[in-house]
Amino acid sequence: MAEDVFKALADPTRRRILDELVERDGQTLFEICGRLMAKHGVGLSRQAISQHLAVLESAGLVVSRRQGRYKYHDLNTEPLKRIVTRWLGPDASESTP
Amino acid sequence: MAEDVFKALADPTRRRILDELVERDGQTLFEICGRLMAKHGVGLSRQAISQHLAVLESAGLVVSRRQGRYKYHDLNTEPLKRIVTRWLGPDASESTP
DNA sequence: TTGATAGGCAAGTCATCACTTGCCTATGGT
DNA sequence: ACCATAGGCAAGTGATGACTTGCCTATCAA
Repeated sequence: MAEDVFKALADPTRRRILDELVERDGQTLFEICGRLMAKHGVGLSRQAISQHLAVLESAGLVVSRRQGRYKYHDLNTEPLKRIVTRWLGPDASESTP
Repeated sequence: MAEDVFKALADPTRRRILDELVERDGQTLFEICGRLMAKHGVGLSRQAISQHLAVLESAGLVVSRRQGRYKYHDLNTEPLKRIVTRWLGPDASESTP
């Protein structure tokens, strides 16, 4: 849903998480926590970040793959491309290959 | 602020208002109320819409010009273009003239 | 000048959301 | 088998946000 995408993007911490994943894909929850704390001064609990990741995932902005006891998180920009065309027109989401 | 833009876009009614303005620029508050009601079945009070317009305006997504007792609202897509480049890259907001 | 139209201000309600705390499960190393 | 690591579940709290109601101001037409 586009609804979920907009709600997911409404929170600053979630946008920070997307920033983190754009810079380095496939991070675990603990890695994301560490980097948010170190680079952005975000002092939230592990659960807070976990819940944010859940919101991002159910919006389709993040895809996760489980491997052993680790869960890796990857960014998915497809939903982003779709929502912008709503007011900017179809040219607004093309990426030059 | 990008912060305000994302928060402004988080509400479904506000997105509907943008839809309305993209279709017909320069509407008054009462016009917007009427069209939201007629076309989208939005049954909100005048104040509710007025407050939404205030949010959109302080996010820079809507610009208003007063003329006599009327206040006309125009869409401004510039803030939209800026926020998308954050995760999609600079090509994502170009419009073909 | 009176009345109708277009809009604004302010307080109050109710729901949603972000975040925490405490406990539980599962995988891997030694 | 044990313990540390990686993550999940659920209830509770506090704050933010959407919406309403009531009243007030300003512009225009008769």
